[in-house]
Amino acid sequence: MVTELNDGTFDFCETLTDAEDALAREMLERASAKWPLRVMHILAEAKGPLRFSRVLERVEGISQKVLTQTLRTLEADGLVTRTLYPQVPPRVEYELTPLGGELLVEVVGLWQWIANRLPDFEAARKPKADAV
Amino acid sequence: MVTELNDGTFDFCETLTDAEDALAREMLERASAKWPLRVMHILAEAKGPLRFSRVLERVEGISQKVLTQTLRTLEADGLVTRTLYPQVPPRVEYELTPLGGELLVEVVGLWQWIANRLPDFEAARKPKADAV
DNA sequence: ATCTATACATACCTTATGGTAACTGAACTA
DNA sequence: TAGTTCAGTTACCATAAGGTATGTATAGAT
Repeated sequence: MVTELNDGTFDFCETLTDAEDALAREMLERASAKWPLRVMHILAEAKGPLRFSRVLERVEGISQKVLTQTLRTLEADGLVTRTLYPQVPPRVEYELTPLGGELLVEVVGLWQWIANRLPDFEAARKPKADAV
Repeated sequence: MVTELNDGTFDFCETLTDAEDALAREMLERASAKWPLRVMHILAEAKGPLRFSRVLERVEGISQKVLTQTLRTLEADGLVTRTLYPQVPPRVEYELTPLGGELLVEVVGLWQWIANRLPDFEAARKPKADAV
């Protein structure tokens, strides 16, 4: 995979196989999707383990079914740990892994970059009346 | 919006309104989704305008319907330009805008970061047999 | 008169995603 | 005995996303 911009300053990532390329794209897609990003964000803010119910409360608008799915996927990707304390009623705690934390930093960086250029995006949407 | 990691080194982006925050997240989601990312990538590689059919050929697996939708969305977001040459048969050319190019650089940077850590992600998925 | 090329639009269908609501299990409580 | 808690699971339904196939407009070529 080669990427070059118009000014020719861009060219890397040639050592990846197609499979690796696809996997990286998939992770990017997953990590920047709506629910996973918000869940990881909440877990990062907590600075420690959170019970299922606490996450459910703090991720506004998510249903418990989708939260379960999301957390399981994050766990499978090594971004979150799940710890079951065999009590009654059960206690399950979720926590961001170091890998998850690092990934979140990167994604939030991109999100930040976009936020800084929001005026540009908004400007790009406007020009209806004043065509050149 | 505040984001802090476990080591407390992370805290910014507090000046955004909720609306701006949501918009930035939305752009992030859109930009890192499957088709938009691949289309932008093709357009970046082309280093210039591409006709609709050329894009369709190069974005493997996309249907013409979805490509049309994707390009229109990218255009509405100010990431690509659409130029219609009123010939018969029609000629339409698409090109990355500077804003689109910049965004792609950022997203590809994240994608690169992920690619560099693929071993970590793969390792995170493995540990089934050797639990601690 | 028919065919071709281009960039779509449209109708129709399948799949995926996500939401709601009800159910579970087991111990503790009233 | 019935109710509560927690972390789900399950069944069911609505919406969205995406695929396939076909239609359209127009001018030039055959």
